[in-house]
Amino acid sequence: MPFSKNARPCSGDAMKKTHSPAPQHVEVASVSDATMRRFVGYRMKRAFNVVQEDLARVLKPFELRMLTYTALVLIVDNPGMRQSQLADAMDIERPNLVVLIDELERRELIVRDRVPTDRRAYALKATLAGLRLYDRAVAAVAAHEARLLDGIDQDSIATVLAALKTIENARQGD
Amino acid sequence: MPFSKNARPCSGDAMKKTHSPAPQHVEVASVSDATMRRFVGYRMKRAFNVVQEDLARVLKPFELRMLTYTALVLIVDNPGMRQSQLADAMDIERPNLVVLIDELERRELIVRDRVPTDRRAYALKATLAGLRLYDRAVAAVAAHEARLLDGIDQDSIATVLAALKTIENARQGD
DNA sequence: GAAAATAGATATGAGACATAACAATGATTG
DNA sequence: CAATCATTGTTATGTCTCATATCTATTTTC
Repeated sequence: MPFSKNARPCSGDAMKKTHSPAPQHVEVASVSDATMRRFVGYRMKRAFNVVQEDLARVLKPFELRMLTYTALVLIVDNPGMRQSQLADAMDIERPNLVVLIDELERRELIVRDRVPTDRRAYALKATLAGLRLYDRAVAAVAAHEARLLDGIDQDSIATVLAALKTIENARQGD
Repeated sequence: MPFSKNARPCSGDAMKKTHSPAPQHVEVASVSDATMRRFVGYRMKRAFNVVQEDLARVLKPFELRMLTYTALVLIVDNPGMRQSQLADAMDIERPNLVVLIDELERRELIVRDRVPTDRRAYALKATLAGLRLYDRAVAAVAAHEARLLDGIDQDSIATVLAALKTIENARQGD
């Protein structure tokens, strides 16, 4: 799993790096990502890739991907929700949600009930099978998370969460 | 920009949540992502989406994407590097790197020099234009990072970096 | 020197996104 | 009430990031 997928930035300050006069023919022994490493975003990307990778592995036995997992959780937690609400919550476009819902419905994990007061909309609800899968998947994901965070004390986690929230709220012009 | 793209997991512990007996026809007023919110990975995803979004915006004026930016930085920092080394460093497959390098070469930001000792390989080097773009882009990204992290004290950042490193190293069976 | 490994490239496909356009329905408003 | 406008879900389509399989040229190894 790539880490530069979205990867991240580099170093300090345009860095007065004296681009050393290339000495003819240099064989690069080990690649330096020192410039990139200086950026928090780059570290975030690398760490997040590990999380993603591990999560995908954890969800695989349930035949869930991150998107279908997220959709299932949100539907279980918000029974009766409409597709457009779910798309909003997941921050994806409605067209893309349709195929996710199709998949969950085909597997009979959720149903599309008609909303009586609005015949355009569907009320999404989990089936019993959906609830059962939810329970198992959420437990597995909790274990995955505990495993990844093992070795990080609770204070640090609190600090990380606060920092993440600050970053999330730093979103501008959105 | 979606956050559930890779999104993330939920709550506590399979949660003894008494799936409340669906009261006929509930209109979901506001969507709860409480279960998801309990997971650090989910928060990471949301925060990282903001970073990605902002970074993409910052790189746009330079006509760089995250991948081309990362490649350029690594080539500038590691002159003479081979494509396979770069692919390794970026954690992407060689075929995918080819098109990135093609793009940077077409824009005359880098060159593919032949390695005299191995006629299969290319030694990647930045051109003067590449170096100049590197300087400007790195400066812009540094500013973007400072903006996003504004309000987070240095101690917290250190804690976050340590935590991210722990997570990155938690990668198993890899 | 023949077989195996490696560097780069090509072709192709999957997954996660976005946009445009449409039908059905609902809401507004003249 | 009728005409317009907005919304819900959908289809079609395209982009970007990733992966795999396969190919050619070249080492490297035996």
